[in-house]
Amino acid sequence: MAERTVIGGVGRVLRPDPHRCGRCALAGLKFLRCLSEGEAAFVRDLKRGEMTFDPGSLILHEGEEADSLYTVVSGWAIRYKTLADARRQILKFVLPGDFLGLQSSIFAAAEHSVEALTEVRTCVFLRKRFWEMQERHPQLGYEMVWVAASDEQHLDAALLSVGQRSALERAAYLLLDLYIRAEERELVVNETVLFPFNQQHLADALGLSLVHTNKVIGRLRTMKLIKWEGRAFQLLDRAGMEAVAKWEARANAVPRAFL
Amino acid sequence: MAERTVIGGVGRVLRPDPHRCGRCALAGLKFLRCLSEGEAAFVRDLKRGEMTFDPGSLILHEGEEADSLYTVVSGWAIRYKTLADARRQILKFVLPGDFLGLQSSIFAAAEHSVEALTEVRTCVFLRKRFWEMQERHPQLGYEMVWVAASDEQHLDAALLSVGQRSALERAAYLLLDLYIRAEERELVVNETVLFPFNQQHLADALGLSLVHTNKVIGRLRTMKLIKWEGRAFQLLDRAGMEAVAKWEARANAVPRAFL
DNA sequence: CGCGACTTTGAGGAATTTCAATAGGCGTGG
DNA sequence: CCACGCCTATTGAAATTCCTCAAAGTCGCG
Repeated sequence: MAERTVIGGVGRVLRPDPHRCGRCALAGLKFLRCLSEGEAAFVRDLKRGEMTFDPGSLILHEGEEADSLYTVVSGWAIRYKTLADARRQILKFVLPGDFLGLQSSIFAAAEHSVEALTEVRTCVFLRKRFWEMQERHPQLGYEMVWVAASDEQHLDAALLSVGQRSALERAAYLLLDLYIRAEERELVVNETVLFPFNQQHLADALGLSLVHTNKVIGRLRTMKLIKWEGRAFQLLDRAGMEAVAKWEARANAVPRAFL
Repeated sequence: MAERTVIGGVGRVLRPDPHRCGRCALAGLKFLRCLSEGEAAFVRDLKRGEMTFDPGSLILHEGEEADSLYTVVSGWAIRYKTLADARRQILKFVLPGDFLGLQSSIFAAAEHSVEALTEVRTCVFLRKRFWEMQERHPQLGYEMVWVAASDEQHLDAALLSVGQRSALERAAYLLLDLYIRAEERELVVNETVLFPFNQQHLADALGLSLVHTNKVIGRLRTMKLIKWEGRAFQLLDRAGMEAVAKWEARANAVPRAFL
């Protein structure tokens, strides 16, 4: 019963045996609401199964048709786009609770790729049957708009960051964002998150070179704002980070149903 | 009957008197499908009215609650976010057929602003009644997911651009994108579009300084890729622009219903 | 004509990239 | 157990891109 979810090879338990919403590891996260009985039944029916991806494997592939949608249950991934000459822009670090493939449910082919950074466990839904949901459970259909709008907000913020913030501000902003999102997902233990990515990933998300990214992180360390050794990341001075990052409070959103 | 829509102060007629889908100036655009009779009736009911914004006025205001949603019928606008110290990132140039306020229909307050560049005519819908649509016309609800996903793709591309492309590539990419979107909306006449924005706007969208933006545009001119005098913009060498911009074909999407 | 808004140009400086080299950690094979 | 190779992090230095400052030029308009 007490289901164990192992993240990134490090044996940490994520919510064994949730109480109300079924056996899902996501149950209980504050920004997710539980499904009603009718919804849950429908979703169970809609659900095609579960799929686990190894680190490094592709969940979605740029330019390829996808007939599936995924809810990430555990693990980290990156969503990115590339240019022909291999420059890569990481659009988002994907965490548990994030939804993948909405775009490809509208456009035949995904325009971006998603790669697992750790082992990633997902729930899989069939794209074809997806719009049926709109009809039978409008509330769930509405949640899809929620997901899309919420993704868009995150992208807006990222674009603001890459377009307007200096390298230092930008790095601080991204690390803070990741920390907070990890916190919401209860991935912070002893004030520490295990980041399953390296500085090259960070560089690709920030639109900076690897070398400069490294130097900027060094500065955040020197400023005693963060600690980051191996994979273990700590936020030493949140207020300081917010100041450097030009952080702005984010709008509180209504919790969304999890699928 | 033959309704005349004036854009940006320049007396150009945009589809007077469309045939099937009512009197809307958007009717007939290739990427929009017409509404069914039932849908149209519902939308007429949902519709609160029309609203025209003067150049420079705000359609949505960052941090403010909005109880309305808008479909842009004619005119240009910019959607942007700002930092406390007034740095501004333009997230998107808004054109006819674009939908505004979806995010604020989910989150109480908009996290971005939208400012009219020209006179902007819109159809206005009440946010509160919006989710009713999900129930009564699931197909239309689905279109909202379409809109959101499509916006997101555009943002993905913009982030890739700002994060990875050089100043020259980035400028070429944005101008090409604007040209193509204008073309889809039948705003290109005699191979010419009237751009209602200045180089500062462009700079704020590219994440570049005004001066550097100017120099980069100068280079595109010297390369005989574009012509841009006053407000009139021409694409002289599309293939050349695509090459410089590292352009990649975009996925064809199913047309969406217009609201 | 003169003002205001926008564009263009030059020059110096700061931020960031590229190149190059070193260092540390970790796993594998000998 | 050690040596080696590979991957990642770190550092220094030169090269380039982009930014800021400053000034001049253009254009429309009252």
